[in-house]
Amino acid sequence: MDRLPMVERRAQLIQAALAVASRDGIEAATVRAIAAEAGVSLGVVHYCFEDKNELLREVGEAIAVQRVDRVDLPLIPDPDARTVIGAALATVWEAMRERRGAQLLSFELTTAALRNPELRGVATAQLERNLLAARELLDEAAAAAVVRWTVPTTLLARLTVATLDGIALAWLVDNDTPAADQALSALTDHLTTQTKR
Amino acid sequence: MDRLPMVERRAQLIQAALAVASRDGIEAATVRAIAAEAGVSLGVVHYCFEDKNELLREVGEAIAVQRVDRVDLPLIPDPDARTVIGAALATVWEAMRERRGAQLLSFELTTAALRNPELRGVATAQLERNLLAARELLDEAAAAAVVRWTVPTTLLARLTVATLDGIALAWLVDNDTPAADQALSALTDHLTTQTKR
DNA sequence: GTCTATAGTTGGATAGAC
DNA sequence: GTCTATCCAACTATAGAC
Repeated sequence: MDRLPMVERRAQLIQAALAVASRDGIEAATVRAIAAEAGVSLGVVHYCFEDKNELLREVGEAIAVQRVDRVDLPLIPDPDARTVIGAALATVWEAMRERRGAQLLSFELTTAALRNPELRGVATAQLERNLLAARELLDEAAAAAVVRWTVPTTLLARLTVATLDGIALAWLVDNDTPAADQALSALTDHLTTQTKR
Repeated sequence: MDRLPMVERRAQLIQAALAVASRDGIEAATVRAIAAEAGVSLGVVHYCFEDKNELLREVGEAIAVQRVDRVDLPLIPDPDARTVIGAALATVWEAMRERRGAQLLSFELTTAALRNPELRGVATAQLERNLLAARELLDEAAAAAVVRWTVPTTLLARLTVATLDGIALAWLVDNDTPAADQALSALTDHLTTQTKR
């Protein structure tokens, strides 16, 4: 682990920061804790990053990349619209539910970014990325089900992202998975009504 | 301002905490900053509250109370379901949009509570309160429009709360009010389809 | 009841030895 | 490039004078 080129050292530290922040919260992700997690000394972090904000910006990047990597739409034999849309949403939701800590961290990063001008870009980049991913997913779903959307997908994408976020937040609070699934099902129903042949 | 009975002193400090946290974020709401905001010395805060967590718990209460007070459903002459539901949601949304800082603080409190066992109750209480308020609002709306819901209101309430939260979060990030209004309109549409005479 | 003073941590950041 | 040592600011919390 010694004498790494800075690029690799940075990557290592970003992963360490992501790990500790997901596990213990953004407040616990101090430079000290991150250095300890990575097994390097305190000074190394300051050597590799301008300051803590730069490191947090990279964490924002990392968490987004980690999520984007793949929304493989499951192949379905007899594709009616509701089934396809439901499967698409279920895939995304499962990915969100799978990593509780990372999901919570995502919310923490957003609120932190909304208060700290130096992190502002993290929040906007995250939202834009999510909106784009949702739009692509909706397009793919419509293509797979051989239907078209009756309203602009940018609008539907925002509704989808917002509802998924809200469902996730409530789920983080009360852990009521059945209720979350039902709410998701309601979103599926609504989206289905926004299609035509 | 001198020699207040403790009950009033506590109320004053809670309001000060709410003010500084709404304005500058939960991280900036240190005991020092709160004392300064209230114009009292540092020791007074520790004299009135067990510790910072107790004060934050009270802030959670205060922000909830501040929101619950009044969801006056506007009276509408010729009540069809969509109009009534839309008006109800618009009222709530307007209240959320009105106080940006408090809305953001609400998210910050939730994430903080999800990481800190001593604050856990703040998140659950907030969610329960919101779900209950949504349920009551939905019931009132149905009564006003002389319709009935075709699915349990507890489910619709969760969907409503989740979607509103998600819309608010996205709006805090990109400030796109028209997009938020459109998403809200989509929620109205969906809820309307869940009614019958 | 209130204030000053201070204890005791913990944070980000840097200097200088190696 | 890395580590130790250290600075300095800010935090929560308490003790003790008034």
